[in-house]
Amino acid sequence: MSNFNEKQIHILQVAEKLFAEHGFDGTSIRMISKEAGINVAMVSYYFGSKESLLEKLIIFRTSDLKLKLENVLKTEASPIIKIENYVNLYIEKMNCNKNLYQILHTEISSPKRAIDLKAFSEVKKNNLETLKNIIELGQNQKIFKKDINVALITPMILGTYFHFHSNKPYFKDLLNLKTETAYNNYINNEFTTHIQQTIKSLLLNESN
Amino acid sequence: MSNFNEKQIHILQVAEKLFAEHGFDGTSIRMISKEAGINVAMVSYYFGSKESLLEKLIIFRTSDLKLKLENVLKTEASPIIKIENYVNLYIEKMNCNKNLYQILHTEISSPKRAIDLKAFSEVKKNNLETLKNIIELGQNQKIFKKDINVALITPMILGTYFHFHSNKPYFKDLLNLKTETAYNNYINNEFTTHIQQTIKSLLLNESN
DNA sequence: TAATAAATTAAACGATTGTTTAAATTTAAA
DNA sequence: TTTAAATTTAAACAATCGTTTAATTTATTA
Repeated sequence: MSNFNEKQIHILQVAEKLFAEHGFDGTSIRMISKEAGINVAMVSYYFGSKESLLEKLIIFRTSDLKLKLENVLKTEASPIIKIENYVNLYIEKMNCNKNLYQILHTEISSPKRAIDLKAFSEVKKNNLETLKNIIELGQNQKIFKKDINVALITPMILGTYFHFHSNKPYFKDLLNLKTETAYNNYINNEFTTHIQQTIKSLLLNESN
Repeated sequence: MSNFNEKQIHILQVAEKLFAEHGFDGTSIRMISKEAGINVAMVSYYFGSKESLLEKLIIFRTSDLKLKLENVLKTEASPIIKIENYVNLYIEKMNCNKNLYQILHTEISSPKRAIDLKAFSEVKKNNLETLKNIIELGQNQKIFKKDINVALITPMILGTYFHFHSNKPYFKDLLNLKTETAYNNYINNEFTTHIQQTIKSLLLNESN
């Protein structure tokens, strides 16, 4: 894909951190260049514009994002386990790439931006197909219900995660999560479990 | 609460529309004043600052937002119906106040803003208590399961809705919703049903 | 009607923004 | 080593931002 040299990658990393910290509009090119120890003009020189920098950052980070969800589909586990792994993978991936997803979410939510997010859309459509396959598998085995709105399952995972994470202070207070570790543990355990449980409840036939 | 005169209310309405359309940063005071047919200085004169204008807009719109969720609790309906109504009310309320919720969501998601959203937090905590009461009622009647993470139910509703709405173009494409009416119908029917179904599946004892 | 307060205006302020320029420096190729 | 290209720099650019000022108009009060 796009080949970035070391200096460019460094700029991208600094920009990613600052965007996540202060938002896209809240981060000036001068902030980026100062933090990266380069001249202001270098950003325009390398990336053309600030918007283009963001686009390239998204490409840079999502190029290796071809999720291993398809591997989940290929395993021999039961549909239930597959769903659990699917949810797990999704939440883990988001939680590991918090910075980028924070930016993505902010920019998607922001009505003014006109970034080309086609690449991101494609990734999502691909993942949706994988999920559909898993669920059809379970339906054929009469383990899952028939009338499921599959298209709304992924937005539920993503939306709940983003909303939770966007309101971090509120939920840290509400759930009495005093440290950062406690917060992350909550995500990895109670939160993930709850999403898995919710989706399984939705899918599973009552007879099972 | 705060008493706004006609002119101030007009400014708030114009600002609300523009904020939702172009985001907070994407809307300049000059845009607001032009659209409202007033002088630039009037915004500072009436509201002090742009940030303060946003705060007052939130207060202005959420002051009548004391949701009628508590009324749902008081009805004689079964816990299942109460949950359905609860979900219904929430989604309806968001969908009716799209503009404000769009702003709220964008601003909450944006890491740079430091707005005092205490009033909003209080509303949410209140609503959570109501939901807890409904669920406890169902649990006492052995209709609902016992091990439910109630705190994660509301963020699921809000998060899914916001995510769906933030990615409107993507979902309109994915679900083949060609008109605005089709989109709104989807929200009011399939979407709402799916959320209700999901939460009911999560709550209901398998024996029922 | 005269005096006072409120509302409105045009203009300017200072700060910051993203971007460009043109010169200086470094690197690579011939 | 000479030449050409790539990189880096400081400075300036023009535009926009939120906010303030000081003068003017309108409304209210005495």
